[in-house]
Amino acid sequence: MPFAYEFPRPAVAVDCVVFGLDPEGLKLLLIERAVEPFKGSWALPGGFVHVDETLDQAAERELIEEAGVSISYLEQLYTFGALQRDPRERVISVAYFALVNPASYTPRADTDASRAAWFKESELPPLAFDHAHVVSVALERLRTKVRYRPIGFGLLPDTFTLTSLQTVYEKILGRKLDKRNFRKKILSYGFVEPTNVREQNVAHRAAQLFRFNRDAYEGWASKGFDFEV
Amino acid sequence: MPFAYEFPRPAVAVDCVVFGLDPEGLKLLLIERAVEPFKGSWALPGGFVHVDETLDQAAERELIEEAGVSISYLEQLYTFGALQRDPRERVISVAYFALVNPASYTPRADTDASRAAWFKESELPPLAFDHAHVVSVALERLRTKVRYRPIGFGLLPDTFTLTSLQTVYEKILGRKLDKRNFRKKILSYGFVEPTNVREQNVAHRAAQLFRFNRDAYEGWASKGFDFEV
DNA sequence: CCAAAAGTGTTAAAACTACACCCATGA
DNA sequence: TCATGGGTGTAGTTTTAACACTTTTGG
Repeated sequence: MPFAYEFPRPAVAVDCVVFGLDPEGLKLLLIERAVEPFKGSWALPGGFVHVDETLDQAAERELIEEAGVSISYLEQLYTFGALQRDPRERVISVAYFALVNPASYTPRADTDASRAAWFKESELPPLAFDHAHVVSVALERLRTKVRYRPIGFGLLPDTFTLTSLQTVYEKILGRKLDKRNFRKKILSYGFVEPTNVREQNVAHRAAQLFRFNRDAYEGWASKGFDFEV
Repeated sequence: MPFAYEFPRPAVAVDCVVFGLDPEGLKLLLIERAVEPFKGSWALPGGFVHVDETLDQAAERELIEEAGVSISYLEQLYTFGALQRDPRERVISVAYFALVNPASYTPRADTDASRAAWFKESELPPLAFDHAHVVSVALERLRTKVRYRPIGFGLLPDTFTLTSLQTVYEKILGRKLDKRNFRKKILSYGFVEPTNVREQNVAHRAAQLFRFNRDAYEGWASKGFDFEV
């Protein structure tokens, strides 16, 4: 035990709530724990923060190591500090909120260390630690934030149809939106731009593909305009 | 050094950004540091988290110990984890965001340990550590959140006039609001209720005093309505 | 009676909501 | 030629924004 301090210290971990979207709906990425405590339970990907890495770096590292997914959006969610949230000892967990797009959707194949899988948001298994609580905070953040920040694009490929964008919002918000009103509003902002490419190989009229222009959004938002779905 | 661990651990601190309002405008509560590092500099009230207290408890304890103020609103802000934010060693800081109302405005008199004082938000002295950055995150949160959550009341006494409430919003948002529109909107929500008491000893027509009914707000908000100034 | 802030309605513009049909494509 | 989703406009309603005068009170 070579690392000694004058006062006892909590351990610091990061845990990541990773959202993805597939034809079935909104999904969460979970890891099956290979070690105690909660061995065999499903849990959020995460682990202890190294003393020489930032919190963001720790979150990214754990996502790569444990889940093998790459992330299109990452933000800090909340820091959970209840005394008994880990049965071993005091662990403070900085939770992150992440979105992956379909191209990065496939988690790394099972390894000795961990098994990763996607679960429907409405059909989660029992979770280790206080992770069910962390997930509920993340879902609330997703549903709140998606309405006034353009993060929905993080769940889509680089180019997408307006209908697929609308579906993102419908799955997250849990209600139907009006197609004409949705398109009018999104296009009125000016940062969702048509490419001149259309869908391929669809059994119906091929839709225009669009792209989210982040620079255009930043400029527009910095003038004090508000995005709202 | 009796507390030893297998791997090195960061220290964990809390720091509190405390907002108050007086006739001069929006103020922040700062502490003059009595010890190194940054001895003599102004800093946010805060300190290390004890291993047997939650993060919220640590924030409240530090506010009482260091500043002697009592708080009307407290929420976690963000966790700062840059590697060099403390020159001594790796310290992760969980920042809190707090509001005090005028009755709790007077910080404890100077002590050997610390000196507390209010500073205008626009005229802050140089701050220790990364506290200037923490303050800027807190100000952004205040300005964003005040528009869609009824936290402005945390800066007022239990009963207040509508004009003083409007002033809260004007000071925070930095722009004038229309008196008639403001009053119509606030009263339409139904959770800002008239008391049957009026101001006393004012050199003009005495205004009706109102009260924020938290239960009424909760019920209303749980039906999916949105507060917005 | 003066100064100072309280209190109160209307109108025009903008934003939002609801709603239905024709079009292009591949099977 | 059929099934499937793509794409488009308008009208009624609601919400917001702009705006000025009378009232009450204490000094």
